[in-house]
Amino acid sequence: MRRNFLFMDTVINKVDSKGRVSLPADYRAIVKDLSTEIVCYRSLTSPCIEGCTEELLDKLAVDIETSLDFFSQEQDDLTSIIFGDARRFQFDSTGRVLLTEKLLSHAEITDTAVFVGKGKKFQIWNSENWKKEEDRIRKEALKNRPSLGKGDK
Amino acid sequence: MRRNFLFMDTVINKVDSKGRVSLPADYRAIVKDLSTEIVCYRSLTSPCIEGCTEELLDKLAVDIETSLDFFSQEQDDLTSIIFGDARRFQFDSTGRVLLTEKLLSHAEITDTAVFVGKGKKFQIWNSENWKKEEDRIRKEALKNRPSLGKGDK
DNA sequence: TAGTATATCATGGGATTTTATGGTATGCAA
DNA sequence: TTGCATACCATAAAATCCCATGATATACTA
Repeated sequence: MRRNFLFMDTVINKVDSKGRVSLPADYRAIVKDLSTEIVCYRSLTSPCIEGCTEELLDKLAVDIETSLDFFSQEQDDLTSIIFGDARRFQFDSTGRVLLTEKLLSHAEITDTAVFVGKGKKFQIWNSENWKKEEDRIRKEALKNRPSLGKGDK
Repeated sequence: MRRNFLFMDTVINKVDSKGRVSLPADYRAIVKDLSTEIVCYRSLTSPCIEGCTEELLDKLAVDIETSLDFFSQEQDDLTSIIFGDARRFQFDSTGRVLLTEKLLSHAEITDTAVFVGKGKKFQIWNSENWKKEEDRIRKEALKNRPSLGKGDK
């Protein structure tokens, strides 16, 4: 099994005229042991792209399968929203992926992409949006200390 | 066994005058290791076509068998409605399947088909209907964040 | 320590392959 | 024969691969 399995750091890369972006080398290293692809989808709540390994989605698929009924409306909706939007992105020998118009426009990305590590997943932002978001998060954190809702495990 | 066994993404393809549609390349890649065919049937609950591998139907058959009484009315109905409707669809060397009138009219598809990945299966929609459905689902999801009944890890 | 070689990385551009899709030809059964 | 399913070929657009370059970081050495 892989030791380091956390997407970290914030990296700014260019999106070229074809829509290609280099995946940060660190991110690639995480994935490379298993495959040469990542999964991306539009964030439900923010104007950004979310990315993760297929492994993570696999796990999610199993969770959904085991916790919801095959014919239930919930299973139906949940699978549409997750798998209907997600897509595999193979990265080439130079480490680039070709993002789709759908994803880019959702995140308002034109020529610059900001990769933000989030542990098991990462996000891709337009740089102005990310600046605002980062500000917001840090202010929030100062006001109310984050909590993991412990007490339970 | 195959690693990537999840139907994902939403892709729009044309249905030609003969009723032929290209199965998205990604979908083909999933199936191709095993065979060159998929199984399709009319959705029980929505105006769309559902598709999957035969493997999944196999599993479903087992599930039905074990969770419902052999002589029950439910088992009877369920098996009729699914296996009575399902059919194998071979795809040709260019990756196209020929959908039947029964399926197309159930989904109100004429010249455009929207493939929606749903993990272990996928759906095929008429584009206006899908747009409405997607809207509904995303609104719903924003209101009540989907949950898998976590609390555990 | 300063200077040089080496490796890695991001990025541009062109060549190649894949994919979707239209059309035509062939085989088969009502 | 006619209608329908299957197989085959052709093409344009899009995705992918491959090579080249400049920049940056790392290691090596005098």
